[in-house]
Amino acid sequence: MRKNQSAPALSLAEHKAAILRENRRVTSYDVALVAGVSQSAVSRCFKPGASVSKATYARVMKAAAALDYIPNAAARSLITRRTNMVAVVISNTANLCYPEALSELSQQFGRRGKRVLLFTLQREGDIGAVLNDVWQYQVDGVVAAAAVTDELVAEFERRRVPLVVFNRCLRGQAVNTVACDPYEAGHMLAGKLALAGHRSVAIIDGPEDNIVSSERRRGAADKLAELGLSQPVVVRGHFDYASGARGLRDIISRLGHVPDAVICGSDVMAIGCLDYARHELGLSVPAQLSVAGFDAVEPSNWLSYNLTTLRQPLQKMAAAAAELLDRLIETGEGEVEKRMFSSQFIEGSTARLTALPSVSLAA
Amino acid sequence: MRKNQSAPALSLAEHKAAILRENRRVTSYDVALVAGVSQSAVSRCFKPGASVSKATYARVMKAAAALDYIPNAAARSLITRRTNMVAVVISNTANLCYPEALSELSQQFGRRGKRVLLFTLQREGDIGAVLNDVWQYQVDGVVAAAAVTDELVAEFERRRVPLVVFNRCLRGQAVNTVACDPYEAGHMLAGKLALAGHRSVAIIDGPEDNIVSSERRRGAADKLAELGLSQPVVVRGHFDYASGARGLRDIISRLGHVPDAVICGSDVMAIGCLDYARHELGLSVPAQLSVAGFDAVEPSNWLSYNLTTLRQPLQKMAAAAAELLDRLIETGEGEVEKRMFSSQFIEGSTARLTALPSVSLAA
DNA sequence: TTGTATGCGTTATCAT
DNA sequence: ATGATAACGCATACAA
Repeated sequence: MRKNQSAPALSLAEHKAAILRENRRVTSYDVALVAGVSQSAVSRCFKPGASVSKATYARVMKAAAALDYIPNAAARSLITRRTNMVAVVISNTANLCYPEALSELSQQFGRRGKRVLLFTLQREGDIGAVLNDVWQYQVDGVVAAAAVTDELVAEFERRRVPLVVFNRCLRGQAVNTVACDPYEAGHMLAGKLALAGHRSVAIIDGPEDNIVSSERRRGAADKLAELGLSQPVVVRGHFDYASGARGLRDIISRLGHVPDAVICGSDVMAIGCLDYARHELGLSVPAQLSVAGFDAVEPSNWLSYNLTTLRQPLQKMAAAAAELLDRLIETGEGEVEKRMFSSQFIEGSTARLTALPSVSLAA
Repeated sequence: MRKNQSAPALSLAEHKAAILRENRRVTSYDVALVAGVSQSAVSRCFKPGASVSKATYARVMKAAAALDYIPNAAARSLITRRTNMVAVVISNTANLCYPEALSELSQQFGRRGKRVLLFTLQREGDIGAVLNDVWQYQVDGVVAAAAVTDELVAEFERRRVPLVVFNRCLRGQAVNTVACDPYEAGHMLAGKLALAGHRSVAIIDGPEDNIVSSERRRGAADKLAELGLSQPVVVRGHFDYASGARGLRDIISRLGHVPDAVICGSDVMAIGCLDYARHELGLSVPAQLSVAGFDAVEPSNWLSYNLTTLRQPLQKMAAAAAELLDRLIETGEGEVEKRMFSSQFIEGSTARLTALPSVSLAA
């Protein structure tokens, strides 16, 4: 099988020279030759918990070190059917939480001996296209921080690739999920604002294809409806700072006046809205206008903002996603599991949360 | 070689059932069997620019689609010696630029048919440890956004793995580099501040092991020395918001008074410093204190800050890094190349940049 | 415990 | 243009 087995008693130096000359990689055969054992013995030495004698182990390791041998994960995966790679599919416009989530996922998987293969999306709708790449790489599992259609879920099942959908809860969809309920968050926030007497509430929504922001909007709108209040004006944003300013401008032009409160689909938009209100319109926040966001990204608690917002327990969520996917991979999955987290309300100081004396709470 | 070649005339449905039953993956052999061609023909159909007749191509593709066949990248890489994966090693504390750079790198490599395998570091010093993992995965190349010692550079050469060091320029080190000169940036910033008459200048440095911030500090300190000004007070920070506030506090306690200007090793620290000065100390910026940072991260140009800072052309840098690494991979490297970018000064409004009438410029 | 032999799924070489 | 066959580097069943 191997031509250079014709030289079984090569010295270490000769051997290294030969490898270099033939421009080969260092393989377990090379190590075996130098150590004077069989290739399978070498293989066993690199498999934790295999049965090898102390003596051979030592000789193999010495030879391996001398040759700079490292097992080839590609070859290994061919036979073990494990690549120890996990795909993370994420849209970079998602918003500021994206880096934090990604970093945490990377850490968590690292602890479990798996590495993250990154697939970034320009728009969430592109997910179908990148999945064709995902299959090729034979990843052990996928964390998708993007909306996954039912057809795509079916494809994951056909291919037997474990999937965890991150923070993109499609109600009623039978797929493993880790998420922070956006509907509930919107509902809660609208409730707090309504309770404080805000009547003219407007919403800056996120991108069209983003289910997180649209669920937040739905939750807020539903809560207002439940309370018998009028439906909010909704304008579209794109999760960025500029969208916050433009959103507020659009709202005012639609209403003809400044609203009581603006609910923004993300903190960055809330900050944009806030800055525009304060610095461009000269409004006093929260006296003349309440502004609130979602996510509790880092800048939201900077002294200049101290934003009223809802914190997603991103670290816990990432840990849960990693743990869940890891289990699916190791045990060959079982029931569909959904781990829902709740947002934590951060009071901040950009929204008035108590009723004004002069305002009657009865709608 | 294959047992189930004993049934050469299987129908499609039978075939799919057999694969499922035997719990095998769909391979090019399966497609060949269904399409009625040889396995090599199938392989060629998936290699762009191979010589296949229209007719066989069509039959193969039809069979492949029917079987949900996707080539196995691990098996392919075994023989082509290409994984089409690139490792990106990055420390997550690096600062806010990290997500932007990572996202851009991912996009750039994606366009070149390569995917990013992510290796995150807790501290930059951990790079040696993760590299042992990197070798296993047989990545085609590495982008390291961390300081790489000479020994590690040597190991890259021994293993013939192309390396591009990103934004971590070790002077005189013979390694491919894409970076924005931090020394020059510090030098420039200190010059501008000195020109405006700032005399008591302090610096909030970055983490101990971060060469970017220390070079910025060196550049600034050297410039002050060149101008015959007294050396700056230097305190340590960790690139985070809290470090900015703590840094300013430390500076004031060391000096016994508020300095004329604070140069912060990163924008986030500058923002922390700024907020602390304005909101906690009640200082007027830039009238009583000038604050400047580096990087021009997104929040730096928010209306509440409008920070005086230096922009790194991160997108161009990421594009350059991807292009350089790609070339090293494709052509089997050549000369060591260093692509240095310059920072662009962003005037902002947090530093006074013109001399006060009452201050003499002669030191 | 150790070695032999085989297969993982592909690409590449060489005839035809 | 197509098909047979030999690698690629490793893990594993089995025999010893």
